[in-house]
This record gives sequence, structure tokens and C-alpha cells, in this order.
Amino acid sequence: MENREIARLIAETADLMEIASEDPFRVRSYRNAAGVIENLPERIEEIAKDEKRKLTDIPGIGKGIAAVIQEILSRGSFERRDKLLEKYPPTALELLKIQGLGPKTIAAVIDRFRVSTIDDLEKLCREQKLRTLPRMGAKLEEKILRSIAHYRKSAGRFLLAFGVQVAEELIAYLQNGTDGAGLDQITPAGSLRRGKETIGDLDLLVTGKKAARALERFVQHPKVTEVLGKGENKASARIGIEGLQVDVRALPPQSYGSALQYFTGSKDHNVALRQLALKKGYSLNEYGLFRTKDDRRVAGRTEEEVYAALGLEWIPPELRENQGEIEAAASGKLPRLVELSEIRGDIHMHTTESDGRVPLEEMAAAAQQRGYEYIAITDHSKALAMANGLDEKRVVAFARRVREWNRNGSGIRIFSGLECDILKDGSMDIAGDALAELDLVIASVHSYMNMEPAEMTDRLLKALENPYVKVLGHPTGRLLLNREAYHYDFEKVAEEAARRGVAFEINASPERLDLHATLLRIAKSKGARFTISTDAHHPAHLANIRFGVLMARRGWLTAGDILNTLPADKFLRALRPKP
DNA sequence: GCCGTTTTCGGCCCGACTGTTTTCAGTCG
Repeated sequence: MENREIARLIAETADLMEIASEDPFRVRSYRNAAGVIENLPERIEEIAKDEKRKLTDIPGIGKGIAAVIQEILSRGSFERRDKLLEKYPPTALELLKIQGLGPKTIAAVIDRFRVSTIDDLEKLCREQKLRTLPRMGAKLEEKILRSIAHYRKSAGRFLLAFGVQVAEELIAYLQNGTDGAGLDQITPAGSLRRGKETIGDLDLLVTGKKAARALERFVQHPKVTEVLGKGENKASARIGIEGLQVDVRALPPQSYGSALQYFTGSKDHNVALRQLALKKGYSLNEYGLFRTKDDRRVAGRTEEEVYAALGLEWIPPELRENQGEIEAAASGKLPRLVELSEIRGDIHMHTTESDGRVPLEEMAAAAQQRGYEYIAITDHSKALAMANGLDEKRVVAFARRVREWNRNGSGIRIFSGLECDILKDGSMDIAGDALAELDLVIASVHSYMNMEPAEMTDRLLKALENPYVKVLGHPTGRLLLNREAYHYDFEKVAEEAARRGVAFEINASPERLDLHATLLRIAKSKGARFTISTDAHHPAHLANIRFGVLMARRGWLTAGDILNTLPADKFLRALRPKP
């Protein structure tokens, strides 16, 4: 069984335990264990089977959870879960996703009305029956109805790129308003600042004399559709037809750093940081770092100050997932993460040759505008007939045309490339002698994505055998909020890619962001190397490179791991050598 | 249920906001 599946069973049980009002600390342990299992780079089933190893050696997993894992592996569930499911139906779990509805209310609804689906809950609110429960009234019914509508519409997640766009728009709006200046800082926090590929909401922190006025101005933004709450320090509202929830918090300058730290999260990172603070005789909250013995503030104005007072290097937000970054910061071993300015070229893009929107010349001009030294044009191959993919003859002609371009010195240096389809059996869509004409072949899967994992693994391993393949494009094929990654043995493919010198692509397209952090770290541990590219189909898409860089940073990668941080000639030499 | 550089027992992060209450429980982040 996959780690993700085991983690899901345990996390769901934690939710049920919370509805059943079980010991909150036990609930936390279950939840923590689920997170640990999900992020484990190794299959937990293998560890469980290995007689020389113990599950309890994994931090966060003790005797109790180890037994739970064994039971899950042997029969697919465990006793505590079964017992809870007798009392609370599995549909109760979905109710937790309705904002404003927590475990206590859900338990009360189930106990009193014997219903547990969203449809039933909606009915209760409409018929004004919810208010017959203690401490519940008309406003709560209305709020739940609105939350249900929102949940049905979006399932609550948004692409990072969308969040960034809204954040930038709001920041500009708030900075330009409130009759002149008066805001010293506006910073997005939360998962957006950590560069998570999808976000649930948007947190903006403001400080300065006019901070309180900014809250007022925020809720009056023309795109605000619903004000969820507004107090002295915080205002919440939904924005736009998409209904993204935005929280704006006003903070005093002496707390700005600690608040930024606090609201950037992640939750796991913060819990670990607070524990470290306690151990060192401090308590940490959003207002600052305070010495326990006399409550004196020792840090809070900046994040750097907070981390330094705890004996830590400042930790880049992208790493704050409690995945070893605190330990690394304590021993001065944080990696120097790759930066946007270090990217020297974008090496995956399309033109009107296949399904791109503009011809090569316009893509080249746009790339030059961005300050790149080089690009690779990588249009589709013939298997994607829909996209007018290139056949062998067109590939050869294209390579010749690019050589000509470079000889004429018509602008930015261009590498002739191809995004070549990996066919069902793992062979390339284009013959070797045509591929040999090109500088760069990216091999990608665009078909038969639902293969059995073993079959998909073999398919990818076979693709890596082709000596002209230099990069594996969007290696998991996921489309965020839309399509699952295809299933295969990633470790095996990563090992083989590393051995053969094939780089993994970090596809910066906002709906892909593929590979993601966990897999990047696994691949790096196998010795793999990477490229960051946009898969642009239009000049405007070249700007998406920033999201690829964020993803690389979340995967702890440095410029040394990314081939397209190299100057053009070195980049070519660093690719897998021609046969 | 997990964990241990004061601990194998006794902690485990905590404040803001809301709605329903007349002093606080529930939810959220």
C-alpha cells in the first residue's frame, strides 16, 4: 500500500476522533503521524516488512501508531477507525470542509438529527432547524449556506499563480489608497509566500500608521463580494467571482517580523519552532519572542531577528514545512537556494510550428527582452497530430533553420529542440537520425496516462534508454486541481535518469508545477539534475518561470542542481553527451 | 499517542473573532 493511502486512513481517523471529542493530544499525534508518513521518501510498507528495521524509529511514530500501520497493511483498516465509523458515517468527514462548521457542531448535528451529508445539512439550514440546537442561530445557518455554496463551486483551492495575481493587485490597491502613504509594509504571508502550488486563502499583513484604515479600504474593494468579518486587527472577505478568501491583518511594527513568521507557517514549521523556543526558555507568538522568566520581548521586528534569537539562520519561506529545515538552520547547513536571477535561459517553449501562439521570432524577441542568454524551441512531435506536431522531415528542416538563425546572429541564441512524445511502449515518436540533428530533446508522456504503475515504470525506463533524450518533460503529468499524476516507481526512474544523465524538468506552468518538492528531494538524493522551464505557448507565459524557481526552492535545490543556470556553451556540454 | 540536554510522567501553541450568550464555546489560522 502506498504511503499516501496509509496517511489518508490515519488522518481521516483523526478527524473522526475529533468529532467524537477524543483526547485532542491523541488526535494531534494521529495527524502528525499521517503527515510524517505522507512525506516519507521511502515506502513505509518496505520498512514494515524489513525485520531489521523498526517503524518506531521514525520520529512521530510510536508503539500505538506502529501497530495501527501494521493493521492497515494486513487488512486495510484498523480497529479504532472501524469503531468510529460505526458511530459517525464517512460523509461526516466532508462536513469538516465547510467553513464555520467544526467537529463539535458536526457531532451535535449527527447526534440530534441523524444526518451527515452536505445536502442534509443544507436542508437543515434552509428549514431553520439548525437553530434549535444550543448556541446556534440564524446567522450561523446563513453562514453555513454560503460556505456550502462556496465549497461546491471550488472545493476551496486555487492555483498559486492566481493567488499571486490577486495579491499583487490588492497590494497595489492598498498602497495607492488611504490618501497618500502611511503603510510601511504590505506582505503576503501564508502558503502563497511559501510558494505552495495551490493555496486555500490569501493572507496579507500590513503595518504603519494607516494600517487600520487599510482594513477599512480593503473591505470596500470593488471586487469584494462578501465581508466575512472585520475587527480592529483583522478583516476577512471573499474576492471576485472565484470567491478567494483574503485575510488582511494590521500589525504594530515591533511585531511585524514575528507576525510574518507566524502567518507564513507552515503550521508544522511553527509548532516545531515554538517547541524549540520553549526549550530555549522563550515563548513565541505572533507578537514576538518573549523570555519566559520575565516576559521580556527579545525579538519581533523582523523575521531575521526572531530566527537569530533562536540560534537559527533565517529560513527561506519555501523551506518552512518542518522537513528538516530547522535542524539545517541550527547547524548552518541550509542550502543556498536557486534564485530567479540565476536562470539564463528557458528551454521548453512552443511556437506556431506546433501549438504555440506566435512564431519563433516573437518568442525569441520576448526571451531577449527578459534578459535571457538563450532559449530552446521545443515544439511537439507528430504523435500530437492535434497540435500539428513535427514529423522527421520537419524536424530536420527546423534544425537547419535554427542553425541559420544562430549563424546570422539575428538575436538571442536558440537551441533547436523538440518535445518528443514517449509512445505507449516507451519508444520515441521520432527516429534517432532526425533527433540527432537537434540540440535538445525533451521526452514527454501525453497519452495513455492511466497505465498500471509497473507498465508506466517500464515505459519511462525505456524512454531514458534512447540516447538522444536529454530531459524528461513534466515528469508526473499532473494537472493541479484537475488531473492526478500518473503512477509509477519514481525512485527507480530517478535512479536511472541520474545514471544516464537525463535531467528532470521542473515545468513552471502554473497548472503543472511538475516535479513538486517531495519528488525533487528524492530525485536529488539519487543524484539527478534538473531544468526549470515554462512550456510557454505564448510570450506572456515566459514570466511563469518564477513559479518553477519557487518549486525548485521548495525542493531545496541550488543553482548547481539546475542546468539552465549555466552559460550557453556550458549548458550544452552539461547535457547528456551525444552518442 | 508521542516524547525526553532538568522528565519514563506530565506535558503537548495560543490569540482573534463571531455568535450566542449575559460570561463563553466553537472555529480558525
